[in-house]
Amino acid sequence: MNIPSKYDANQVESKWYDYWMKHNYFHSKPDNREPYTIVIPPPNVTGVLHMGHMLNNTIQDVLIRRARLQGKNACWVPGTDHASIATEAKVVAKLKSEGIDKNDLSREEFLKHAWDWTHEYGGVILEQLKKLGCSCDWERTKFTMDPEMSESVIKVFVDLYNKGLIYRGYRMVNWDPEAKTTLSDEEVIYEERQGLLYYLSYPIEGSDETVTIATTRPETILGDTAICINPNDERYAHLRGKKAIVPLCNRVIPIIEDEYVDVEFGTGCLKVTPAHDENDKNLGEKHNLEVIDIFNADATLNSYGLQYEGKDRFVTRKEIAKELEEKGFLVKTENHINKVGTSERTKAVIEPRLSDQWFLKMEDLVKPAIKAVLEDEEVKLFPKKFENTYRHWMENIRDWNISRQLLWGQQIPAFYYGDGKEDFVVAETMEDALVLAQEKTGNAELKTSDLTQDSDALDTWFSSWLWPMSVFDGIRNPENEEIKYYYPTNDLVTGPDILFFWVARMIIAGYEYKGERPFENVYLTGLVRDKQRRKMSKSLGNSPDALKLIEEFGADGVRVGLLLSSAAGNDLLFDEALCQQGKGFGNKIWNAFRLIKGWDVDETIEQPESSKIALEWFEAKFQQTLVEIEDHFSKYRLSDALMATYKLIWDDFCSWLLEMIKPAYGEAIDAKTLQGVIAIFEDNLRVLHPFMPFLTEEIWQFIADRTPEEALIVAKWPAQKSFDQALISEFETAQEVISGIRTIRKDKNIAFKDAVAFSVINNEEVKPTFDSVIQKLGNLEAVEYTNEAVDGAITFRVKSNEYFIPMSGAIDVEEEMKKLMEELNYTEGFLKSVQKKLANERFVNNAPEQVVASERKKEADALAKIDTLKASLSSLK
RNA sequence: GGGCGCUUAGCUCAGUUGGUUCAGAGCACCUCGUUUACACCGAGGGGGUCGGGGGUUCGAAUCCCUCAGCGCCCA
Repeated sequence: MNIPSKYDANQVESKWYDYWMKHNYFHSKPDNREPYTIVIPPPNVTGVLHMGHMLNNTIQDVLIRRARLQGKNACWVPGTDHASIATEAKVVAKLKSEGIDKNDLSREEFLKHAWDWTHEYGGVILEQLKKLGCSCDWERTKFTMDPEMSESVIKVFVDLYNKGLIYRGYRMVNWDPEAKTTLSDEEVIYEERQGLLYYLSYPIEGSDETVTIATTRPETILGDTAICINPNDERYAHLRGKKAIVPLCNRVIPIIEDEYVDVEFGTGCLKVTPAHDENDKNLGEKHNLEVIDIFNADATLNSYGLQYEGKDRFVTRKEIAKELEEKGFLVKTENHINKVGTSERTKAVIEPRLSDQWFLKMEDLVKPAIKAVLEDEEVKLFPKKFENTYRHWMENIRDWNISRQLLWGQQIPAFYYGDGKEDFVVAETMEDALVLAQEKTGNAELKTSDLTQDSDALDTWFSSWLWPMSVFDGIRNPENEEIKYYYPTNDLVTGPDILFFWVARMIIAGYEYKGERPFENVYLTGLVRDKQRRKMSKSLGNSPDALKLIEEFGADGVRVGLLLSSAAGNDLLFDEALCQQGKGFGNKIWNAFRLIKGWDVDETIEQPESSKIALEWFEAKFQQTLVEIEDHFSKYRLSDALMATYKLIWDDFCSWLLEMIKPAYGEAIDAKTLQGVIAIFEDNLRVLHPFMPFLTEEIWQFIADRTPEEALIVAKWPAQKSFDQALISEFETAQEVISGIRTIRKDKNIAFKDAVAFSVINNEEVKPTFDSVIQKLGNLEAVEYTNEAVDGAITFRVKSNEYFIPMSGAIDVEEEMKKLMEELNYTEGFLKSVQKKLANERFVNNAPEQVVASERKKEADALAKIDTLKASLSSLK
């Protein structure tokens, strides 16, 4: 078999992905094995793969591949969500570029365009995930607008309505004037903006007096219906019971009193605009004020806007300020920083607006979800610190505005039969609605043509909160085999930015509809940032092209690069150098493989002692590391699990084991050692496979001819066995000895090919287990044991053992003595500190026995070492 | 304004209930090396009074208080 000297990631990766697909390893169906299930956080259909997706999905693939190796029935369900606002915005923009206005289209026509767009671009991101190596069960790919998914959503809406949990309310909502829809509170991002505080004076009716208020939004004076003062504020006591006149529109409004007014802010006197501010609305209701809405849906002014009718709110702000100034109503302006709500999707400044919307009552629904996470730990968050954030949100939850004034999404199944606010029924179909409407009205003559369906669509999250159930058809068919087998799912991997949007709501829905948690563990990844700590985003242009990265470093390299520095829950400062490190690691393994494959076997050679003990040592080391890896995985510390694997392979396997068993140049290896090292290599590949699936499969298949059933992707995770701890610590001593030899060789410029004599005074009574290894790696003539210092030798010490390498030339006695004195000083200082501790009665009496014993051991070791050093010194004199 | 969290080597971070192996890892850095798997390499090395101050304790990176700086969520 010919092994290429260079590893070509791109060619290898597409080859094995095709092979895996061809043999359907990713597909899962219920059987007798233990299920292991992950549902993907569905990316937007509008999305393209970015660094966050790469990190997120790499983690999921690591988990799912590991579960598959562990013999579980691994099922990773992929899919996308319809992202109503984002997609609708894209489609509207595309239509506009083609000269089509959305408003000229019927609902059906628009939806056709949206579906066309989805079919064309919606699958892009899933195809990109394949390049990353994601082993999703593609046969199960779901989309939140698939007919059966939509049906589940509608079914849930009707059910919640019938339970009295969904209601229609006239409320102040977050209005996105660009998308012309409401947003939930979670979709509003508050930003600090530099603005102005305008001081305006309002004439008092029937007098020459004026009253000055401060506002950030002068254009809204046209919607003012009161002035409010604090009843405790003596400055304004004389205004009680009077009326003020709104500038420009000359409306006469009452002056009301309420303690809500902050006497410290502005002038301590507030204008009240109930239609355009949440707090003003509350004041208005309390004081029975008129509500005047001055805006159109796109935030231009309506007929209340006088000559500003049809103009945008921000244009009007400037112009009205000028008019107020000209007419003497503007007293002054001050710079003022205020928090402005903006739309997560369109970035438009949110306009508080009163309108009819659909709400979901959250108060009772959240109770099981709070209990599950914070009391019973049925659902565990990793890292745990997010429980605080979760608690805070859940305990202060507000009703969820689930309606959106959009076409793209599930249309709200409410059917109106009259003009009254309550003249509607809620049903899954028009037919059912008709029956209900006939019952409700008592009018048997009512026809479907008399019914009009609510024009709003549902919030996208109202689809995706059902995701872990609906992908298995668990809403429509709660008793079907798949939902019973796969639900609850095991792990969920997502970003903390959607903890409320999605994770919390899935937990809520899970308990409401299955009476069970939707998943056991939630692993919250960090955000991917650039080196300057900026969040990676399209608008900043600081996000590298994901596919180009894969092309350059290979998917394996990128996966390793992403995981190496992404401690659970910590933000990841992305640097391409990390991918380079990942690629370098792959190269290292590839070359280790080439080395082994390049050896000729000679069946007649006996296995050298050094090789035998080396293999035994590595097996112990492997087992020790396996325990460590398992522990990291159990805590979702994937970067630590990877690092442990990395060091096992690079340091222990490549740097130590291979050097120990490597035959001399041009010589063959014995069969037993080769067989042993290949078995070890295979175990390494098994534990590395979840992280670097392509490279490991490639080497695995090169090692031997494998049937499809024997592919690495479906191999067995190594079993844990007991191991010899003593062997590991004995080798650690051997490593120190070898390191000592290397240092001296380097210091004295002794070429490695020249064998040297070597002897030891074995005060520590170290076992000779690794002598053959020390001899080989140090290129020693032999390891000699002696009781007396060797004359004319360079020395070094490990604990109280003293090692000698005789030098033919002159030894620099002074230099040797200086080195010894330094070691002696250090050791004596150390001894002093230990003895001081042991002389402290309170320490000896209070500290645990174990700790005191260890201090005594340190003392004994130090004393022994000091003896050795002193003996060496006197022998030099 | 309310809540949560962070501050450990040049960088990114580990450090579980205070005490064996507690001051660590990876990268970066410095020195040396064309040893025949790999320079995407090897061998060796330097580097931190654990943000400042105070306290509890025989003992503090770890617990408490306080100050400073930073971040996130919510209003």
